[in-house]
Amino acid sequence: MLQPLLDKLMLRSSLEAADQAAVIALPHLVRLLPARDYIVREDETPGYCCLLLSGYAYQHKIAGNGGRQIFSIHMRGDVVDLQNSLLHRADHNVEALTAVEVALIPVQAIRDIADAYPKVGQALWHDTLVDAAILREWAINTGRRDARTRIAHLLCEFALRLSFCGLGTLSYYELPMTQDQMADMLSLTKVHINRMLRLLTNMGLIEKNRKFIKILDLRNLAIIGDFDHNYLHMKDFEYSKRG
Amino acid sequence: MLQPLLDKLMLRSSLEAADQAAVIALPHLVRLLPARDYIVREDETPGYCCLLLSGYAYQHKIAGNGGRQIFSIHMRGDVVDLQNSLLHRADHNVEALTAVEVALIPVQAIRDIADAYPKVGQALWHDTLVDAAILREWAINTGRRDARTRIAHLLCEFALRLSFCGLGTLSYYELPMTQDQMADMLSLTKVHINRMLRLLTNMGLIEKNRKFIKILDLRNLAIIGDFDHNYLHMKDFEYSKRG
DNA sequence: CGACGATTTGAAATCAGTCAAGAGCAGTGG
DNA sequence: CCACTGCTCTTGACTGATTTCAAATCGTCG
Repeated sequence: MLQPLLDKLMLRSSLEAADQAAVIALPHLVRLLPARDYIVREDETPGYCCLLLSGYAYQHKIAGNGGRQIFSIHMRGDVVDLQNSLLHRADHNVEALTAVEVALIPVQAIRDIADAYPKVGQALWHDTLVDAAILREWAINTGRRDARTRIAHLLCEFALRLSFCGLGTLSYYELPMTQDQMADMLSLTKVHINRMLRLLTNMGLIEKNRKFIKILDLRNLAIIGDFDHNYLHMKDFEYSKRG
Repeated sequence: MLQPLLDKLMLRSSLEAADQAAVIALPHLVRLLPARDYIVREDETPGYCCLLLSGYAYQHKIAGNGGRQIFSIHMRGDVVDLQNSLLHRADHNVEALTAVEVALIPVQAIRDIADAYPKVGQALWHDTLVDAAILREWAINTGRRDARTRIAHLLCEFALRLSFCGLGTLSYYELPMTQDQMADMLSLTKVHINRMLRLLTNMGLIEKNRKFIKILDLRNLAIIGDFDHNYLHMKDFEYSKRG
């Protein structure tokens, strides 16, 4: 059941047989949740970390003025809220973007495996560092890039991340969020998202329907989007190998 | 020499005597750097992590259009670039904000201590989780709050963080950055920072000169700034106890 | 078919950016 | 001790990218 987690960790860290066995043996409960269900709410003290087995989830927070900011999108193999293992109180919400299948792993089990198998602890730590690197890139994206650039950048990021974990290709993948949700990732309004997607379409860079996106010209989309995949820290990834 | 690091870790994690001794015994080189010196550059493969013994440093990245985004400010006891220990290539710059005294700790030594003393590894991991929590708050700050709110929020954050580690009080502290640097933290322009600081001053909330700031009314500044200190995860911190 | 949510489009408003110039301040060297 | 230099701060007038508001259309699902 926990194979997706092990696959994810092995993409970036090398673990020995005993480490791998310990990961697979982690105690957990499997749950199915519909889209829009909250997995963790701000100010809760969650007793588990949430591993995504299928579907998509995202982290977000609501500002005092009602504005919502989405911080991250997670996919198969991601532990959406690894921070619960060491921090007691949730400082943001985690919500199911699509219907999801999750494995709930008790936080104490995470701490125990990190004690007993330091390499596993480091692999998990490594994962949180990559999440932080992506978050930094999102910060510069919303902070210092204009709307068109931001969207192009996000579409490039998804192309690489999804193809990296086998959920699509560099030129075609599922984009399971609404324009309203994209707006809250990029700190824009849904109206402006709509206009900019149209613009990219008219430029011949993408084609999009309600659920899927076709990248017609990734190279130029990356240029438009000021995109350099270094921050994703994808070991051995090569652009050209995947279609 | 490494006492500031141990102090920092002990603020949030509990370590036994052996763990503490191992931290203090970490190999390191001490260096003095003037303000504006780069500590790490994007795309380098740094061989060390940088512990701040005194002074301030910040992480930043330059977008393709020339815009700069600052992601974080670090102070005494912070390991500015703990991610170097596990990720090979730097995805951002680290620069001295003021003159700094740093201890350079080889990345291999960080990995070794995390192997041999899992609790120390977890304490370091914990630290990166708090850094990520702060970064999320900065993301919502720049993404979904207006200029006045953003600045007020930042000033509240500094008041708490600096007083927490003994570098000032809740009502008076050193603010060692220029308005230009503040602009790059908050994704605004220096002109607008200037106007909004004046506004907060005129509202009777703060008083500021070139290097220091006096918070006249933290409670209202926090309201104006949509500020809730939960995300700082400061164990046992109480507002009222510190002046 | 009806209903609801998501997308699309247009027009007007606004917050923050841009450009430009002057004032203040600190360090340097004569 | 003062003049010079460079950087930061300050202010005003104008501009513009994005938001806001509003309404129509599209799609999907019961």
